[in-house]
Amino acid sequence: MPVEMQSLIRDVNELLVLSSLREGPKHGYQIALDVESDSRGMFSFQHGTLYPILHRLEKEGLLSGRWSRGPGRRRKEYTLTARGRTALEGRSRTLDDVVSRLLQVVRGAEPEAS
Amino acid sequence: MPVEMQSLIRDVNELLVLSSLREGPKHGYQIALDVESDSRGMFSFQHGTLYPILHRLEKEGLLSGRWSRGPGRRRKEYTLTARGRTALEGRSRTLDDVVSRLLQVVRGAEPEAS
DNA sequence: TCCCATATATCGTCGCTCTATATATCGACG
DNA sequence: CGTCGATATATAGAGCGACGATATATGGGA
Repeated sequence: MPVEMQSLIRDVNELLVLSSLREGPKHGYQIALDVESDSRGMFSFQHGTLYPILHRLEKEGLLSGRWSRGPGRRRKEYTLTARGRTALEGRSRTLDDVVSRLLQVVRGAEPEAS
Repeated sequence: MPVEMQSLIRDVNELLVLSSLREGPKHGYQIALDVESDSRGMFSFQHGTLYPILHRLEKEGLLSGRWSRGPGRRRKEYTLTARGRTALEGRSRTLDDVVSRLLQVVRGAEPEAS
């Protein structure tokens, strides 16, 4: 229930990656481009931030990555696993809760009922 | 326009303090208690987090703090300055923007118009 | 009187983002 | 052909900021 601020950003970043992959398999660089354009430049991944996240999520089994063998530039294609899809939904709901609670507190509104 | 994740949490924490003081002057410990209860335990300040923020905001002129002289336990009462009130409103709006954009991206919704 | 809650303060650690750097390949342009 | 910029991944190191631990002090209740 309590939110730790230190891991909040981490969670948001992971969510950004996870939700970007909902559209279909992508490689890292493409994720960075898409998140940047989807958010109209509000959010953007530095390479040093993105790739460690990708490795982490793969290690946790939320993504599966495989190197594209075909001709052309070498890239690693990431796909949402079943667990990843479940995590995406769960975390997305969690974010909704956290954000709505945050806005309530910041606005100083009395919470009606929840 | 672009949001730096590293300072997002910092901004959120400062906003939490600022908005808590909108209710009236408070001392640090009271702010911690209020934020915790207002958010129903979702957000809470550790002492090592709160006091540096208070000092920072005071240094920036968004808060003014003065030691209560009266009898009783020594405490430092913080009050929102005019600049602090302005900052609170501005930052609050900024948070709204960031949050709504974030939810849009995470939900994968096409932005209608903005 | 002893302990707990109140109250403020600071230092050190740790986690995480971000910058910088390294490596490599493809396409375009001259 | 040769160079340059975009594509593409990777990692080490810097630096920022939250968090835990610790210190100090006092008021009130058992």
